[in-house]
Amino acid sequence: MLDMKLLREDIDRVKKGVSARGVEIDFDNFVFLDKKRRLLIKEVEQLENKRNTGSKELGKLKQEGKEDQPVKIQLELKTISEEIKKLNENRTRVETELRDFALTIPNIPHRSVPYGNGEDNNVEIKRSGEIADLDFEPLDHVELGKSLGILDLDRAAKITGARFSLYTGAGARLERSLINLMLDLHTEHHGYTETLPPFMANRESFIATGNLPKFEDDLFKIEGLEYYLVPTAEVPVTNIHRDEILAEQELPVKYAAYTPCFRKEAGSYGKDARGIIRQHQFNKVELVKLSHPEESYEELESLLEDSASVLELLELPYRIVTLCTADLGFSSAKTYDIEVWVTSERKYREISSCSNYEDFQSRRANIRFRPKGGGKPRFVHTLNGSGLAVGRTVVGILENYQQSDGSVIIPKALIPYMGGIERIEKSESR
RNA sequence: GGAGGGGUGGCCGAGUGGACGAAGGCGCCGGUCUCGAAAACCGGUAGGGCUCUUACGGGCUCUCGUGGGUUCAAAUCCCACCCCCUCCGCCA
Repeated sequence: MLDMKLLREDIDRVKKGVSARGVEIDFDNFVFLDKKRRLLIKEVEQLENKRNTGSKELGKLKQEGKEDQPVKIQLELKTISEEIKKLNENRTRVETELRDFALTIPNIPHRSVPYGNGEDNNVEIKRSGEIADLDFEPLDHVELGKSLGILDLDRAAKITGARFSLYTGAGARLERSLINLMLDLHTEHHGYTETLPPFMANRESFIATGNLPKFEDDLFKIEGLEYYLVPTAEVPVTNIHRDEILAEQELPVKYAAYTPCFRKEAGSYGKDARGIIRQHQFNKVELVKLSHPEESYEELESLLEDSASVLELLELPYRIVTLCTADLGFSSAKTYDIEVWVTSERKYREISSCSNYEDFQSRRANIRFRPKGGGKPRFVHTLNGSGLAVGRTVVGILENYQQSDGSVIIPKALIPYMGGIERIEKSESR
């Protein structure tokens, strides 16, 4: 959520930021309601003041035992109280409406974000790793997974449905090894605290991160409860410190968390229908930071490095792009995507998204810190990035490390996690 | 699922109708003392909203889990909901 003060005092900046995203929002009603709100507050508080002082005097009179005057005053005060109640109902209505509106306004892009009206305007800032020069026709991860007997999408569809996956044998081991490697890397070398949060979260938590109220259609909701399956660990982990005031010395707070992620992928029918690129359930290791506002953009750069280091370690070719204004997520002020090379498609595909939300989420979540010398609490900046999406990492490994005989070599760094397995070879399919 | 207890400031904890935004302690900040620090002592220290002010800061108002109700007046009484704890039952 944006700062109400900003909306009031510099609405042009908000309008500019929103339109850079290619979003149309009508602010006229907001301006009107905001004025109305302040008028109502003034009115209510004047009456409250009258009631409070009167009430105090009345209390004194009663204690002094003067019973005759009080009755009249009492009646007067009662009338005031009733009026206050009526006005307050109005005020609540207006304030709710204002908040509901404010919750649907996206974040303002950071000034360093390139302007653009679509994916094509994203700016590549780095390319890394060697793309293998194959002297054979590469298979895609589905064919590889099937022939190696490690990925069974047909049976997953039987068990649950489309867009679910079933790993077996070395495939399941691969997925688990990657999770372990990522968590170890980030906790032991990058200073993140490992967390294992709930895989469902309540409505408030989702509002705090900006997933609700706007994106309900993307979430799996638990029937009969106001709980939703998490679409990313960002939701539960960012909410760890909701409604808390941290000490400045604690910043930055850094968490790494593994969770499965559940997404309806509404509106993406037919998109990436093949393979495990786009699933209703996938595993992800997520990095979350709560940062000092003045340091959040440095923190974003180091987050990006932490994230990319997984691909470095696995020796997978990747590139980094800065998302343009139109491609930015709702809550984000700036986002870098890391994309891994997918051999069969001959293109890079998103495997991590690293964002600075500034105080957009922390204002919703009410996460603050107290400045060192004392003084008013300030909102932290929140950041997060995948470190990495595990299923897509498997795609990257299978496709980039495939050999002409159909086997797949395991990246060196991963071998210890694979119990010494150096290569996945064809086996009898069941 | 059954029975009981409880949710108060950054934290712990007292407070059963008016002078309570709230004792006391811890923590934090400032000061005295010290070469310096610790200890001791003295003082300060909740958050939100509206508003005034160039600023320093001030005024009003709301907030004691959340939402309603009673009352001139609610942390305190009543109702509903949420959450936590203890015991019993069931269970990975």
